[in-house]
Order: sequence, then structure tokens, then C-alpha cells
Amino acid sequence: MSTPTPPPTPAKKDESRQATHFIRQIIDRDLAEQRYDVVATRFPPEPNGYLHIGHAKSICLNFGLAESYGGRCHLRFDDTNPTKEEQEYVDSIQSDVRWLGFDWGEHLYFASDYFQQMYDFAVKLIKDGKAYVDSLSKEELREHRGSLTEPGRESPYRSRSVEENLDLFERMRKGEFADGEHVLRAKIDMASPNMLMRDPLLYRIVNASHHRTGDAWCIYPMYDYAHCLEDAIEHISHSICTLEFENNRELYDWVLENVGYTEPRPHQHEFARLNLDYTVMSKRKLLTLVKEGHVSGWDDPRMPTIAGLRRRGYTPEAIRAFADMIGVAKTNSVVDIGKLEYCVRDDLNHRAPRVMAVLNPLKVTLTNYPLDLSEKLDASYWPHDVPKEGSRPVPFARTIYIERDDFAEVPPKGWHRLTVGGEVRLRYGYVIRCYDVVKDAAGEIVELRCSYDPATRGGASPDGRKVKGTIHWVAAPQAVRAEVRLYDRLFTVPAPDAAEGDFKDNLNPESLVVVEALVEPSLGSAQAGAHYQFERQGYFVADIVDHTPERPVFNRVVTLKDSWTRKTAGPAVDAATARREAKAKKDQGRPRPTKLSPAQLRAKAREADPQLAAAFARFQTEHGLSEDDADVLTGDTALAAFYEAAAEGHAPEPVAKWVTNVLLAEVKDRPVSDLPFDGAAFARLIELADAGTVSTPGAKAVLEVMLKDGGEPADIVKARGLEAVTDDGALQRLVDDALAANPDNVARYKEGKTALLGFFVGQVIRASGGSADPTRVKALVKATLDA
RNA sequence: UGGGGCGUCGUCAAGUGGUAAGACACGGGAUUUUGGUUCCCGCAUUCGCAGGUUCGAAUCCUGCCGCCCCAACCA
Repeated sequence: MSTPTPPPTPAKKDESRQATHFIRQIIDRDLAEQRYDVVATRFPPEPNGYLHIGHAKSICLNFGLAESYGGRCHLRFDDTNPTKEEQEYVDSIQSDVRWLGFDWGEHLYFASDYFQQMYDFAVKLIKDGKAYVDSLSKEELREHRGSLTEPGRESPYRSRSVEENLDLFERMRKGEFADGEHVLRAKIDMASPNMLMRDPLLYRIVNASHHRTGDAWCIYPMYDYAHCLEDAIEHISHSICTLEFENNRELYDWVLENVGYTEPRPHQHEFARLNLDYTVMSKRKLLTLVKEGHVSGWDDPRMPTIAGLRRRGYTPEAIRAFADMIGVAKTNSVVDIGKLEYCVRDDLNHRAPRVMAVLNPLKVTLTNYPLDLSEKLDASYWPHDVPKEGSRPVPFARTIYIERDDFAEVPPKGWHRLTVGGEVRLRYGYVIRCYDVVKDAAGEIVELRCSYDPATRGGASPDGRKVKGTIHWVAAPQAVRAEVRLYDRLFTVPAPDAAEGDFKDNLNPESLVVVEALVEPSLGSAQAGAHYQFERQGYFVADIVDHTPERPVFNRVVTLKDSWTRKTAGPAVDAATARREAKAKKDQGRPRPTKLSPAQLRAKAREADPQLAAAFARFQTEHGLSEDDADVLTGDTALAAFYEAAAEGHAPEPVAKWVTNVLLAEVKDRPVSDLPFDGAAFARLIELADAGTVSTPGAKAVLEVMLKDGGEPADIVKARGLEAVTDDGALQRLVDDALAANPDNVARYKEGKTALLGFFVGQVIRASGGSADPTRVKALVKATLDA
């Protein structure tokens, strides 16, 4: 034997990769600005169901962030609704998070532990006149809330005195009222365009026993009131949640500010939740599957729950790799379930020993094998490319079983397996040849009669003969019977929750197929939870619940990638398309308010203000501006005035372009009236650029300075040395340097990659500190390159 | 009186005025006693569409289009 192949060096893969996503950028910024001393995140599940793979994404994000920034991550149960929450869920959640490989240390918290503090804050809000007890019925409340397009109406109880509110709220707490009789609301704004700000409910009466606080409380805080307080009480720095809470952020901030929290305080950031195709992810739907018995429980191996994936045989490492792979962003997306499968294969490949198991047995008799011979063949647990040691003896016999699929009477083109008159190698065994097929009365093949070649023991080919196929097998006398559960995706369509009708209509009837398999004897001693690769078939795990030495039970985690049968792959509608189509159907006829565009807003402003309307007309007739430019410049008075001042005594057209394209981009939402310079100064800057005294990028640099400190453009140009460099000699030297520094790109340019021209121009302009005149640089670069 | 978000390859996803990263999937080849693994190679002249600004635009401006979220005493 030569030296064992060294393990592949992971260096290449690991060196650069610290995924930087928008949340990391926010944290980096906050840390740089010293807003927080430590990064503190939290994973805040409500204990009303089992965790699923979507939660795993959030767990990996929150705990991963804390770990990588040397901070902490809390596990906090958001248990503010006693009617839905149970201790069973509290326990399962903790065990799932731990199984995934994360540790909250001493930071285990419950929202219910803060009920008194939250109550006290509510009293403060009442005393400050910022909260009131409302006594409207549920229906009245809804009516008063208005709609997406109409403002709400204030409740008649909104003006109750502080004393009355205090009294009522205390009596609510004491249990003097029935469910729904009163609520505590924040006094914000019933006309807010954000529905959540229309005097949101803070507390409701729920006469129910809580799984932790028992009957100590009969009023419970609402999510929007409670969650931000939980974060603040725990000194969370970055409160990360999913996109559907974007609208809640305004209320999150309102509550914290109005109960008196000041910076540094927690801030909420939202990312896109995970969607996977061919499954459902909502707790409600998962609960339905469990309750109606479509699956065996929360830990059914077909469920996307952590418990289900664990039982299926997924590893924490695979799930974490998956979380890394899919990234963190704000785009609503649906991830291909193939990525999850890739991750578990990739992980199991190097940790699952190879064994042989026949799922659908076909009897084979080796008619020239001595009747009295009994031998054991040595079979490695690992393929040549997994750097691990270990093997087991596998008994061989005159009668063996092979996979029914590995024989074909009429083989398709490209068949590598057994056929009549053909040869195939038995893995670690012998080369055999089939010469006869035995069928029963129904025409079903019941046995193959083959000969074996004694010279090929161990699968060798001493005569150099080419044997294309190698198949797995088990010796009949020693074969062990095992239950094998073949799992497949739970649904037959990529977006089951979007399709028409009930999502359960799309359940895959073949998501579980149980077979009685014959496995090699070494599997008789398999331990529950142990992973194996059944060669050529897939990865399997000894079921952690049902597997026993007497009755082995294996779950299929995932099949092997199969480039032979794959060519029959179906058309595959992608999930996003399916969802979209279904949604379009659902939405038909439902009135939706349409958002006013900026153009409409500007038109409205002009309608309301005759001065603006006049300016709009004047800019077109007197200044000769296009309707578009005139429109943009007359959305508000300040901008119109700024432009008009700048245009005074200058050519209007370039001024309009500079204002709309350059200035607007820089000031964003800041009103131009706040600028530390006026239109006239801006006009002088444009003149400098027009005259070629400064280049365009140079002028933008000047504008940066003016935006910050004001000042006279010409002075800034002089002070910063921003005069345009137009001296060809100096420019040529810079060009030569840039070309010399990038020989590869010069070569690629000459091969036809002309897009690189911009690259070289950029290099030269950068080298000049932004003062080189781009037009000249471009000409020089091109001439030099083409020479 | 509506508001808040999002559109970059089949699927995820970098990119923040100067060469459209990477991964999965897919196609081809090499190695292979697993039709597995591994290794090479290929795979967006273009970033929802259209105008504009700029020497140069996925990135800036304008318009249009599409998608998601909000009217629970759920979270």
C-alpha cells in the first residue's frame, strides 16, 4: 500500500469566508459609532409549537452573530398568551436549540417574568396621559380602526381622566371584569397611515391560567407592547425579526421612547424568513398535519421541524451549513429544497460508513459455487476518497440477493448492470454472469441463475477484463431483516400552501414507503441514531425511537445523487411562480388601495399651491425646460425656489440637470432650504464644471464639501487642489503607470474585453485624486491600448 | 389617507459610480470496485422595463411594471 491519501485541505474554502450581510453591516456601523459596548441578540420563540427549519435560520443568525462579535444571545420565551402556550413546547424548544449546537448559558428568560415591570410601565403611560382604558366591544374597536384607505375614529372613552384610567386598569388586573370588557390602549393617532399606530391595544383581559404564572395575572400584554420591553429589560442591542414586522417597528420605537428608554436602547431589524419549496412552514399548518394525523407527530421524519429533521437523520452540522448557504437578506424568496439535501449529503459523505442493504430483493443462485463453501470477504467501511480506516467481514454464499432494479431483461441503452448474458461485479465479491431467468406462473421473475468467476475474488479483474457495473448484494443465509422507511417530500407541488384548495390536497401519498429489506449482518449491531450509507442508495439512520437490535428500523435521510435515473426528471414548476399564480386568483376582486407615486404627490402639491403651478408653467415656457424636469423641480416650494435662484443669470437647462440628477441624489429627504449654501453658490459650481475648471467628479467632490460646511466653490477647488488636470504629458504618465500595473487586464483588453476601458479610466482618475479630466483620460487610454 | 418593504442566472446571493463574486442546480470531461465522492471546464455583454445624468450606471435622477406585509383582545 502506498501512503494514505492526505485529507483534502480545507484551507482554500475557509480562508476568506465570513459572510457579510446587511445585518452584519448594521452591527459593524453601530460598533464603529460606539452605540453599544456589546452585541446582544435574542431568539424569542412563543412556546406554542415546535421549532422548524425556518426557526433554525433565525437561531443560527442570532446565536451566530453573538458568537462572532463576542457578545451574547438570549433564549427568551415570549409567553404572553396563556391560551396557546404549553410547557411541552418550552421543553422541546430548549432541546432543539441545544441539539442544533447553541448554548444560551445563563441567559434563559421568560417574558412572563417581566409582567410586573410591564404593568408598572403601563401605569406610567396612563399617568403621562399616553394610555387609556377603552370599553368598546371587539366589533366596535374594529369599526373605529378605519381601513387601509380611511382614517380611524377616536373612541368615546379616549378622553377618560387619568384617575379613572388608573382605577379601571387596576380593577382589570384584580379580575373584576370578564374577558373583553375593557382593554388598555396607547393614545397615539387614530389617523395614522400605519394601522398599528391607531391607538394599539397594550393589554387585554384573559381569564386563563398561564403555564408559568398560573393565576397571578388575568391581564396579559400584547406583542407590540411586550416584545420591545423584553428586549430593553434584557439590554438587547439588535432585535432581529422577520419582514412581516417591518410595520411594527414604528410602534416598537414608540413604546420604548414613551416609557422612558433612551439610547442606547434596542433597535429592531428585519430579514426575510425562510421559505422552502415542497413543504409548509407555518405553525398553524404544521399543527394541522399533526392533529389530523397526516403525519405521526411533530417529530415525523417528513416534517420540516427540527425534531422531524433530527429523526429523519439530518445532522446539526448540515442544518447550520444550510443556514450559512442561504444567506440573510430582505428579499422574499423560496429556497430550493435541493440545497438542504446537498448539505446533508455533503456532511454524511465523510461520516457515514458504507454498508450493503437490499431494499427490493431478487434471489440469485450462483450455480457453480461450491455447496459446502463458506467464506468471508473483507469490505472497507470507507471508499478510497474518505480518509478513514475500518472494515468488516461480509459473508458470501451460493444464494444471494441483489436489488431487483439492478437486473433488466431488456436493458436500456447505457445499462451498466446485470442482464441475461451479461456480467456485473458484486461489490467486494466476484464477477458474475447471468445465464438464465426463472419466472413464476404470473411471469414474474423470481430467480436469476448465474455463474461466478473464482479468479475475481474481492472484485479483482486479473485478466484486465472491463466490468462496467458494480452492484450491492447480501448473502441469503446470513441476511438480517430490517424495516426500512423510505421518505420522500411531503408534498407533490412546490408551493402547497399557495395552490388552489386545501394545502392538504397536495400531500404526497408516497412520502413514506415502508419496505422489508435484507441487510448485511453487521447492521445487526447498529445503534439507534447511527448513520450509514447503504451503498448506491442513500444515507440512512437507525431510527432514534423505534430501532432495536431485535427489530432494526432504518430511515432514509436522503438518496444519493443519481445521474442515471435523473434524466427522467419532471418539468418542475418553481415555487415562486406557483405561489404568484395562486395568489393572483385569490386576490381577484379584492379592492386594494393604490399608493400615490411621487409624480402624483407633486401634482397634488401644485394643485394646492398656485405658486408652484405657476412655476411649473414658467419653467417650461420661460426657461425652456422639458415637462419632466419642470415637474420634478416643482414638487415643493423650497426646491423650486432653490432652482430658480440658481438659474438666475445662467443657462437653465444645465442647472436643472444638476439640480435633479446630482443635488437631489445627495440631499435625499433633506429639504433644500436647510442647505448651508444657496442656489447662486450652486450655480457658480456648475459654471466651474461647465468651463472645465473642475472635472465632473471634481465638482461632485466640491459639492460634498459644500453640503457639509457650505463655502464658495472656487475657494474649495483651490484649497483642495481640485483643478482639472488637462496636461497630456502628466496624464499620459498616469495612463502608462495604470497599464503597467495591470498587465493581465491589458492582455484581456487586447483579446477583446473592451469593457475594461472603464476600469483603466477609473484607475487613472483615482490615481489623479479625482482631478484628471475623464474625457481626455479616456482618449489617452484608448489610444495607448490600441497602439 | 393609505403606509411600509422588495425586484441581480432555473434557485439562493454578493455588489454601495470603474472587470457582474460565490453556492446549489444544470451541461461536458477526468479519476472511480458506489451511475456516489473528488477534480477540471462551461454556464448573466447584463441586473424588472423605459427614459435621463455621466468619459463610464446594477449602483445616481425620473417614469412605469411586478411582488410581499399591515385593518386579531395572535406572535
